[in-house]
Amino acid sequence: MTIKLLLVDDQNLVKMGLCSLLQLSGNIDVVAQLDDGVGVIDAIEEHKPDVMLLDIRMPRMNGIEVLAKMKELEVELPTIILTTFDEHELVLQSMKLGAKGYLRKDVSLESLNQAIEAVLAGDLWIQPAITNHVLKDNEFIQPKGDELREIEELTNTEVQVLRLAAAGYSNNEIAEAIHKAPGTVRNLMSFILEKLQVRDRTRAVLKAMEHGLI
Amino acid sequence: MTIKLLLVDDQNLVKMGLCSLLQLSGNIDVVAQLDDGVGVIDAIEEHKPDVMLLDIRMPRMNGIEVLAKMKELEVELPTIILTTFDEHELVLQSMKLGAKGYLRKDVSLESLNQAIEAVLAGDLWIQPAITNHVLKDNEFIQPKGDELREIEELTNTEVQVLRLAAAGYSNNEIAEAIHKAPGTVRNLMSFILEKLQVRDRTRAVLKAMEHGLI
DNA sequence: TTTGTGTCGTGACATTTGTCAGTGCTACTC
DNA sequence: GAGTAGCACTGACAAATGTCACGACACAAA
Repeated sequence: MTIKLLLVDDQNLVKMGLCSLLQLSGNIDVVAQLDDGVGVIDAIEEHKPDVMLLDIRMPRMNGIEVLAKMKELEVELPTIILTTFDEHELVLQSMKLGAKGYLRKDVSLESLNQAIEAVLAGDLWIQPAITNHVLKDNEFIQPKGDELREIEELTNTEVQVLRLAAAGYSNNEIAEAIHKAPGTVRNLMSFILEKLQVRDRTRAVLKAMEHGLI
Repeated sequence: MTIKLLLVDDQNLVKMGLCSLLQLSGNIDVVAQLDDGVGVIDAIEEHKPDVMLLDIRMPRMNGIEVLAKMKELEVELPTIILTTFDEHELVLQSMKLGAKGYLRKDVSLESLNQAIEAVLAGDLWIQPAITNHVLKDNEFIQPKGDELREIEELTNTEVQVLRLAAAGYSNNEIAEAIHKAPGTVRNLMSFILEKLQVRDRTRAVLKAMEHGLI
């Protein structure tokens, strides 16, 4: 009755550390480790893990995108989100996309084990420090309201613009890079700010980083 | 002949992971673990470690500040910098402040062991991927020129402004927050951009994050 | 066909941001 | 005292940014 676990994180130290820590638990077998989200679906098919630890911020394909794709393909797997930040909206969003647990990387080994046990039992598990905040807007427990706070309805173009902005590009440079008119880019940026509920590009970039979009 | 190692990182997973990995090496004893830079000097006095692994980005007191304080107090200890980013200027700066090694957190266990051995032998050790870039400006090998690229000569006020900017404050809000005239804040921001060699606040914030200032 | 819906584009506009030259103040040194 | 350096401030200016109303076009559904 060993637990088969899939580990997805781009930081080798975190991955290897987690790996040997989990093996200390005795009944956990890390069946596969990935550096980004690209191969996750395949890995699930191949190894049939019982649970997944998933980093949000990764190159190429990030955690949010993985969750979205899993939902789209109706791939079911208890998933615990790992991240550096504690972002309440991220919690809501992850939950909506089907994640069952949420941990910051400064978590203790005990919490980690508890979280794994909980999600395997079908429960939700959120780091206590975060729960307090989230419980106030306990909508996320029953995400019925078809739209509570959709953060990530960004278009492909908008994501592209946001990424370039995060790389330090000005609007004009972005326009040149993606072959659009400068005014269009300004409009796109305007939509991005609205959707992200921030008021300037600096905050937008910070938010995007926290959400693993970059 | 065990190696006494001091470990400083705010991410528990990284810390615990590193810890058990290092113990697998057999001859390494992690004598103390810290969550931020505040107690480092004391811990060095108390435990007399042979080497330190130091995270750059930490709350309260970050890695750069630790290195600066060590230099100020003439506390000598072979130190390997751990960070998420690969920032060439950070390498230069760390070296100037006395760090002997530089690793990204996606490093392999082998590299980690190599790095520890190297710095204990008195050598510099920089992750190969980074070395290529840095070797071109090999000034850092002999940091004689009293000023090559001082990144961090920021005033206290300037750091304060930068942090507020990174929190998403506008210039006017910053001015209100630190009881200065709006024009002054604009000037301060202008100096910050010049010193950081970037051209707008968005890049400045990103750079500050990479450098652990935030 | 008509009606949306989404994407791209323009021009006008207000605001914010960053630059620059110059002033006053304090503290420190020669 | 004269000179120098650092910091705070101002006003003027140019550039970048963000908002808004509106038009053109493609594509799909009614």
